[in-house]
Amino acid sequence: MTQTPYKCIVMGREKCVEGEVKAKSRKLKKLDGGESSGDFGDLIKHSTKPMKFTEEANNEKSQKKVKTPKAEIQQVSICSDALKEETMEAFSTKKKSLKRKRVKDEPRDGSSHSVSPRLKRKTDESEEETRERHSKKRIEKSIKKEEEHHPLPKKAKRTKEEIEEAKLLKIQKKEEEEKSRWRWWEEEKYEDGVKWKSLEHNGPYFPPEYQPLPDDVHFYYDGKKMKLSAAAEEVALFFAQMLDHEYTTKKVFRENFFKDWRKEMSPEERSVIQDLDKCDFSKIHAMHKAKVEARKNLTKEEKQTLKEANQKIVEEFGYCLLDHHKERIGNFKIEPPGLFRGRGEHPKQGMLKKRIQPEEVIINCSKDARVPDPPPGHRWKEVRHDNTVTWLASWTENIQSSIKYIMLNANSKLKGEKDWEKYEIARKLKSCVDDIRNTYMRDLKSKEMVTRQRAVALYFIDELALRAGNEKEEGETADTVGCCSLRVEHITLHEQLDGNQCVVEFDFLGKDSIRYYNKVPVISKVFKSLKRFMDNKEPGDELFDRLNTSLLNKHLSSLMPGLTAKVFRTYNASITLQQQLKELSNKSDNVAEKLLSYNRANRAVAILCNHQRAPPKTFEQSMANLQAKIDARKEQLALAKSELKQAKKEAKDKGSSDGKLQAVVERKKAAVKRCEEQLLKMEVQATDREENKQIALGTSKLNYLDPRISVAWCKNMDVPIEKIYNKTQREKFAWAIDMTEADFEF
DNA sequence: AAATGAACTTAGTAATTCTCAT
DNA sequence: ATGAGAATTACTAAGTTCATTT
Repeated sequence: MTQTPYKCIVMGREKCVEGEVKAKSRKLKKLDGGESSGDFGDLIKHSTKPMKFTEEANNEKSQKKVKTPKAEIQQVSICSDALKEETMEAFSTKKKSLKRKRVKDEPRDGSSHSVSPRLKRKTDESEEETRERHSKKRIEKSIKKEEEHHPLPKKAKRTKEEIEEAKLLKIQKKEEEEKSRWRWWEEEKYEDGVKWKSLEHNGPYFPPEYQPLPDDVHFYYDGKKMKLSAAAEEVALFFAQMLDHEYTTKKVFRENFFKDWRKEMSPEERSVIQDLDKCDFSKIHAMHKAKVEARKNLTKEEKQTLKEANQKIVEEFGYCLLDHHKERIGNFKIEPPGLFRGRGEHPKQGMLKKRIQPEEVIINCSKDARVPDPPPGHRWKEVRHDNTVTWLASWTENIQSSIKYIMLNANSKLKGEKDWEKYEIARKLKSCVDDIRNTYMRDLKSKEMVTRQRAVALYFIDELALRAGNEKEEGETADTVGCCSLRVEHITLHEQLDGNQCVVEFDFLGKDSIRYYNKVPVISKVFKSLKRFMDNKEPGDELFDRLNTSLLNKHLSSLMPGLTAKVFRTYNASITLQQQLKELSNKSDNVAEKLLSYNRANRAVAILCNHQRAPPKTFEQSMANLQAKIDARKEQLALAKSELKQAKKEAKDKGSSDGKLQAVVERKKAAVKRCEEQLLKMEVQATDREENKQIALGTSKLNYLDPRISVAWCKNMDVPIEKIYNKTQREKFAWAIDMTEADFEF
């Protein structure tokens, strides 16, 4: 079955308007439930984990590299030439000499507890050395090349030296980073379930204590000034700060807030404050706004000071040592208290999210590591040493009583390896997707209702990239659905629509209450089945009443180890990108056009996955601005053209041998060409932006597209990787950038 | 076999920082 | 130098999945 997965998703799609799709009589109870518990659990475990990247007959180069014994790699010292090349033409198509270059930065050195309490940057010692080692000459050369890449239209306000110096520093830093990067993808994997052997960190960072309001700022109740207790005042401030936000106008939000606020009040306050409408937060609100404004108007120096203070916190709490490598922590701050901001029609919006105390926090680190100090006067809830999980600290949040975790940054080994594994599973699906499609096509005809429902659900998941759709507890969260939890009210069947047969119209709120609206022609088998499923059901009844995600996933994992519903999203996203890139991009295009093609391919995926965004507030304006610039450039072009014509004419009249006039012609020609190029670039940009109005590319780029596809494309197309991935993204995908050759195929 | 718990990925928005034209 | 607008980063909510408990 050939598939262009994004094909059907072309019709109207809009950001959901609040309350647009309303739940009616929801009946979460199954009519019947037959979940057979085939025991695939073990099977999966064994077949996916240990062999995951090596078992395949697949002989990607990238995979071979995984097996490279690390000892070999680590011994070789830095060759500064190789290093230079790396910095300069990071992503030329030629082979990298890089592999050897690995710096064995920090031997698991015997001084086993060199793991310093403050997690001192382990490369500190070598920094000096490095700086010296890299001769000045070499660096200057680098700069020159750098500039060729990004020609600076510098109107040297500062002295040349200063600029040079800044550049120099930047380059040094870059090299430093490159050098200290942990090339974990070249190492052996750990055995099943083990996530690390050693883990040390300084614990989470706690938000500052509440600072009571200044004496001249007051809260008023029923027109009367009222001094609140600290606890009540803090919560009042949360609300006051949000007064400009739509949230504070919503009934549910206000009610939840008021209820929780009253819990924080003293008995006296509670007896007085009975009605939120009589509360006047305007002075507190004004103070807050003034504060924000004041912060904006700080002098450069003051801002710098703040920044440095912040930096210090990051230094202390933002990193950990994982297997003796310094890794960045993704979210090292305990979430501060505030009012819960659920998305969509969340029944708990406005509730008070409480301040977390150290006594509620569990610390996870290795046995031999220094246990982080709790804030003075406090103790941890628990310290455990569980190396089968990746989190450093956790606590239970009071709104949904779910657990929150402190985990590593996306550029860490732990996250990167998992990401890589995810794409490997998706590629495995590629090799058996035809069989699986045949299977569910066959299952559509099954006698068993469960099987047919499963087949239709799978058809949707595969064709439309719907999410699995777990059941949710009613009243606990916003009413959103995915595939398995679709209700009758979410689809409309059309025998005939816009010249198509058998069209299914979807209209529901998905994750984050983003509306999914789509009209899809389906095969008649699916159409007929859907009709059957809807027989005798109320709009609020479940469409797939015999099915749930666990049943579906159990089935999937029997078809292929490691296969779950979400793998289809990853697979279809990545394969679409690859196809679209092949289709849309031309080697002969210039870089701007190539990038447009890339973005279009990316966009096809974002549309497939329904990744939307609110159109930027300034969208219309900025579009108009760009158009104005284009018009201006057009005029300039016309002028340049006529000048060229004029010059040509003169040259002809005076005899073409006149060297001077000939030179003028050449100059004008060049001007016209330059103008045309700039115009084209802007027009391309305008197209790109317009097409992107309500579509968010970031999510798919970060979570669904195998980075190796993009890296290979860049190499094939001679596009520098920096055009596709920014710094953070390059760090996240370092493994892919490093290991991927031009011939990679997903 | 259903509910609950735990761990981890995916998601959009808000805040902050950067960049470029003026 | 400045300020608008773009780009990036921070934040944390909302999913999926698998394991455990009831």
